[in-house]
Amino acid sequence: VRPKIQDVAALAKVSLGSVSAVLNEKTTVSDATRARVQAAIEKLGYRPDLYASNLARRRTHVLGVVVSDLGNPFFAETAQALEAEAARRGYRTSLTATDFSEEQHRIAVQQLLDARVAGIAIMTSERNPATQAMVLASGVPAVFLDVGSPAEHSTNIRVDARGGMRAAVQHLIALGHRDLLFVRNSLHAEDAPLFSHRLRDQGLAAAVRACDPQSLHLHTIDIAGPAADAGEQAVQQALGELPFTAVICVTDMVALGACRGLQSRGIRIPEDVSVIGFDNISMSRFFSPPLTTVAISREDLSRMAIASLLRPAAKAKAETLRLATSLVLRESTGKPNRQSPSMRPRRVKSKAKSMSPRAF
Amino acid sequence: VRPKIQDVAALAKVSLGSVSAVLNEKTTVSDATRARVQAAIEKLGYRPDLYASNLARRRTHVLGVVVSDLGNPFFAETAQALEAEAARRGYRTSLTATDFSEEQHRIAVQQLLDARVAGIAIMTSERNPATQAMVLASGVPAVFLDVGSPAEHSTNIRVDARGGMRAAVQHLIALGHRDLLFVRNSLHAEDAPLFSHRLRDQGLAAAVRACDPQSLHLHTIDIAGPAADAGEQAVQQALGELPFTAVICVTDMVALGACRGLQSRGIRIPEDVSVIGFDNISMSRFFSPPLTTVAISREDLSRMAIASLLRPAAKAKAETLRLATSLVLRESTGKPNRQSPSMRPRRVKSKAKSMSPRAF
DNA sequence: CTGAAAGCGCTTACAG
DNA sequence: CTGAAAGCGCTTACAG
Repeated sequence: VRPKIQDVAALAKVSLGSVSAVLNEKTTVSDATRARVQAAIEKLGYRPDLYASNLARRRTHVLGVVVSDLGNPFFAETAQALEAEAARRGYRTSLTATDFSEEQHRIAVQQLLDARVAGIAIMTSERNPATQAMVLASGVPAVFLDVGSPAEHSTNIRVDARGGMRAAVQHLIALGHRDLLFVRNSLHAEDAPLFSHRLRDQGLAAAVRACDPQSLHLHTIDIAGPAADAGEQAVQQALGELPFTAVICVTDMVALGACRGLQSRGIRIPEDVSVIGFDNISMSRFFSPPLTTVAISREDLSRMAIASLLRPAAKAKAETLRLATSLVLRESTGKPNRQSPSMRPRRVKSKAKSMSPRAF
Repeated sequence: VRPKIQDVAALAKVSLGSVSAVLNEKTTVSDATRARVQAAIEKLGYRPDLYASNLARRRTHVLGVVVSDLGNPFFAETAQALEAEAARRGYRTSLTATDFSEEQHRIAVQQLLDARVAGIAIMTSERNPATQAMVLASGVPAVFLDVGSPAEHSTNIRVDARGGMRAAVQHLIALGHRDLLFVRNSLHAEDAPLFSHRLRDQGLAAAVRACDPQSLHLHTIDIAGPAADAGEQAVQQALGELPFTAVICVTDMVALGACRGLQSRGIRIPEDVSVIGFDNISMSRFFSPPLTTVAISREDLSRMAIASLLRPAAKAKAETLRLATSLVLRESTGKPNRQSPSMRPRRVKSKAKSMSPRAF
């Protein structure tokens, strides 16, 4: 029932090849035949068969995008931005989430490769060497966010976590804070931190070293599980054990939970404790209070990513790009309150993982 | 370079047909040949060509999903749930967002149809008769969320907005509230409300009628723009104009903005004003305060949707399914405070769209 | 259970 | 610029 290219050719009284030429926007067709063909296409409601044309040619106009978790707005917003930027360049986007599963990660990449995507953007917070190798072996252009090493046909975008963390620490120091709590979260209790989180961790440590390692006290706590839950539990656990007047969170979602955990204990933000996030998810300015956070530009990110996937093969060198961060000041940070409940640990011994800045 | 089915056949010393049979899990192959074929596949790293096999056969194992806006966690979570449920049934999912654009909606559906999806789930809050017609004409099984009318091969899932709104209103009445503000939001100033929002609107009006139309005062305000921004502006605008002790929001995202708008004016939730949302996005329990909201089960939704897409063609009748809602009580609702600033409109004349319950 | 053959609907040289 | 032909890599009857 579905019309095929031959029906169009017959109706337009031209050859198959001519129809194909107008379909593929070749310049070798006369205006007259082009018009006739287009009229026929219109009339029949003809749509080219995706599978037939892709079988007959080499490559598609779709870009694969893989993220960790659509439930985290950071990834959803990143996927949106990539889709918009791809559309601007005439490409579609095919989106998959790994849900942090190695297996799903592999399947996702495998299927994108099977679909012969023109490029693939791996925007996960977890690193997966196996899929990375698959992608590189396939020769399909690839771009990674914080989780890749540059290689042929592949570029790695590195978030300037260090710069962002430095701005955060300087901001807190300027306000008068000296006792900082860093909250990160991992998937499961035994797991190493997610790769991109580790970079933020290291960035913060470096920032502390660079700023004022003598008088600054940095404690780190790592809780496993969903981000917001982890943030909530982290502060509640820290509350009895570690002294702090400011909390830096590895992501905004963790910060959301941390704020809740603090406030549910009657601790006011920022009067008693300051909180800083990382990612600048669009919702964060509606948090109570609006969240001070380290921003990553979705626009820059997607522009860099798509440009690198679409650059001519001749220029497809291994490359590492820096993605700038900036501190967005909102209302979750203020002067420290040394009388804050968070400054009175009940116990001396700490079960929380804790380290001095020098330990890095 | 890429091995093809003939290479596998040659290596395994069997015919093409046999390889195809084991690939497609036909039962007509002896264990011995199956084993040989699988070994050959393994050895060559053979992967069937997606385009060739789909060209040669009729239909794929992918289900199309279209949502309005990935930036709203409700849609992201729904997409996640659908993907998980589809995976359970051996299907993949192909996800697209319309960003509320009619054009993108059309393109999304067109492309899913071109990809010969086995079914298509339209989970948008906007209605699009054109794409609905396309889907129905294609004969591909379809399921709509609140935006469709049932038709052949198509089922419509209807959220029980009325039941949810009734529970919300009863809860507020029991607490002692009489002055309710309903906040909804539309895309642009001139637009009609989004279709699914209209249903919630009507559900609330019906609930008010059913409960206590005499003593209950319901005012509605509609602000255009992104959901959270709209919520924020709505309450700030209402504050001077309409008396209320409780706010019911058309979505959780609107509620997030509404809470912020209230709190930034020094109004406490729930001491001064109660707030109720709709959707129960996973984040809503981390709001400050945690949000009382009307929940829609993502699991029920995705189970119903996938089951209806995958039911045998013989049973593909027009159908409307009800999706239950439930009120989740958290900390954003409490007893009314008649001294609340929100009870003292400064002006008498209201510019906000406002109506008595009887007006419906 | 196997093997040879036709066909899925397009694209792409290639000779006119 | 056109038309006939080969080929993309699979699936599916069909005769053995």
